[in-house]
Amino acid sequence: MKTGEDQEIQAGSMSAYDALAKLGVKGLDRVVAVKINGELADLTTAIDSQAELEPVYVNSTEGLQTLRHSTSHVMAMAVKDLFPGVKVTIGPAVEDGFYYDFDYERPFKEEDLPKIQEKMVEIIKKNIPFACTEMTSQEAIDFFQGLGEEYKVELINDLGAEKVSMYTQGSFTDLCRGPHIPSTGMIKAFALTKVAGAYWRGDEKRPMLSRIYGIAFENKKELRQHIKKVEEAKKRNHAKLGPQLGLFNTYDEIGSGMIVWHPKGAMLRHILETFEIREHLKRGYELVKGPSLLKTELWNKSGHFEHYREHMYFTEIDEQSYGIKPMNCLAHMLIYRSKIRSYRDLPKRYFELGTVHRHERSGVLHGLLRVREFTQDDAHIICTPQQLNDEIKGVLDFVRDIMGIFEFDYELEVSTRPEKSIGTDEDWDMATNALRNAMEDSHLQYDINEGDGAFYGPKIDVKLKDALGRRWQCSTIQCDFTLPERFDLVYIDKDGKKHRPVMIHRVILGAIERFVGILIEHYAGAFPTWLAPVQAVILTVTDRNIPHGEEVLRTLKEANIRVDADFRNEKLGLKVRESQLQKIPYMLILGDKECDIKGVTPRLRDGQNLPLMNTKEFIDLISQESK
RNA sequence: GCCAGCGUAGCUCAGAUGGCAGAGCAACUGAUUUGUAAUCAGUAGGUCGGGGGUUCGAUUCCCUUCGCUGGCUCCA
Repeated sequence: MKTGEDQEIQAGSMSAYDALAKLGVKGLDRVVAVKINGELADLTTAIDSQAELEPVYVNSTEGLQTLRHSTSHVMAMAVKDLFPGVKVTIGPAVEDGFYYDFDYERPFKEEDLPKIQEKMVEIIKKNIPFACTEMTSQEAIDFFQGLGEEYKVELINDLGAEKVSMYTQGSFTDLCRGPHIPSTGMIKAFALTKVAGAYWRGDEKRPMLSRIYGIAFENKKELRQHIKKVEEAKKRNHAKLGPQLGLFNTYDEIGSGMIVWHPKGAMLRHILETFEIREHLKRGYELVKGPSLLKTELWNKSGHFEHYREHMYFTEIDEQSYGIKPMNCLAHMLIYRSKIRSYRDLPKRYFELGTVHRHERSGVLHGLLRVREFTQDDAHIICTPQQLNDEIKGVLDFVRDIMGIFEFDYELEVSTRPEKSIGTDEDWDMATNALRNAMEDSHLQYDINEGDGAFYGPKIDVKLKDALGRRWQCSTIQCDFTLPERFDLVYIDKDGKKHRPVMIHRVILGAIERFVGILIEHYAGAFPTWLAPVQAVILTVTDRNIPHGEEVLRTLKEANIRVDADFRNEKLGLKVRESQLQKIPYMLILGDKECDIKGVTPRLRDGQNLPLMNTKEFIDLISQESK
């Protein structure tokens, strides 16, 4: 909708809000901002010429961002009021809410939150307007210096702009790009959720600030729904479900970041691993296996000792220093180098389910998703530069196929050269372009993650979400021009001369541990039949049915079905309940009726009963489903 | 590693100003022979995460250490 079609608007300057009102926009009380010629702006912005106006409603993505951002300003105001001497830094909107980082004489505690929240409610009730003013950077610096707000001064200096915008609500003025809601009264539903430490500007060498997180929604109902959603998601938490389902456990006395796989979990891994081996063999990979301990000298040659030492464990054998492998590439390269290779032999694709150890800092460990010992479905593809593009595309297809089987949505990122890295600029450019080209050729959407590559090359990362929406890197495809150089890998080309091959490091699931963690949350523990460690359980009704039960058990085992039996002298209701809690796909009810025809009555996890059938029919049914 | 929170029976959780540690479920034993999400009764189960200190006395207060959770940083 346009202003200026209306004479009155064109004639004199008026606020965007008044203009929208004049234009007859409905639901103005739910409009938090405006887009002027596509640019997000405050409702108080003056309109004095013809412009394209679009109302931004509170329930839109941008509307919620604005609301959340303004809520963070209200929080900063409350905190400044309650804790004299506190210094403010930044306070953006994030997914579902906002945070603000403060520097105070002591970190904030959870018990501080109710007080702050109360103060915020007070501010909201007063319905204080947000006012935007512009000033020169020097004026702003003088202003903040007068208040002792050194962080703001640093921000303005780094902005290096001539002018900056400032937002004031009541007694609180903050450097801010905006826009903001018209006044604090528009905040209808928020809650402060947690406190956390955060380094100033994300740099661990700079001061640790105290961050307060909050959530904000359009109304109380949405807020309640969100809280409920988070509670539901917590029930899917793999760290809780895993031990309950008998998959794995951790033990204080073993140490952190180390997983102990119980029978069902070890079975689940076995299923995943055999599936993976099959899929790799299908695609022209060869199985290999390297040792866990390799001489430190070799890690030195590869550059790991220089660039990755702090993540590695070392030991000594016969006065010789060894490093425990944090990656599987070295042995694969030695396998390649063990023979003279012709261009006709390439690409070589070496696959290993390689168990690696990495020293992760204690604070980052997280259930199965971040551990110190894990197994990668790792492969190294050694190919000619001409083959690089096709090989990367091949891996991207592989990723798409596998993620499709598990019904995962994923996000792609290309990570570029980090500060700590080896290799020439030309090599990095070539490798980075190869990755981007393969993505473009496959018509894939991706983000760029500057400076986040491995030390030896750029990479494509595939991120999956856990139950709480946190993103975890699983697949990764890394391009490497450097290690082939260091290890002098060569192939003989058509011209009879030695040439340098390229190496791709890649994983599909990533780490089996992490992937299982995500899988548990993805399926809420109710794995599809082909993955379920226990596919069926035989539930007898009375002791009379045990002989037939044993026969069915034997028959199903012979048919390679992963079957358990519950022959206890307990009521059927109890057995059904317990199997249900274990999320076993099929419960085979076995009473007198079933004994008569030598069959079973399958009951599904969703409570549905299949008709009485003989054992052979059930085997056909479940075999079909298990692929 | 840093900031905050947490650690009581296998699990979920009570508990007290510092004075013999409590429930439900699970486990075990017995009875029951049962038809689609919990049969009844009884028994047993704890260095209150570990170590040190203060105290007549510590699960409780203090220090330290291990582990977990949510963030930061880092990463599969």
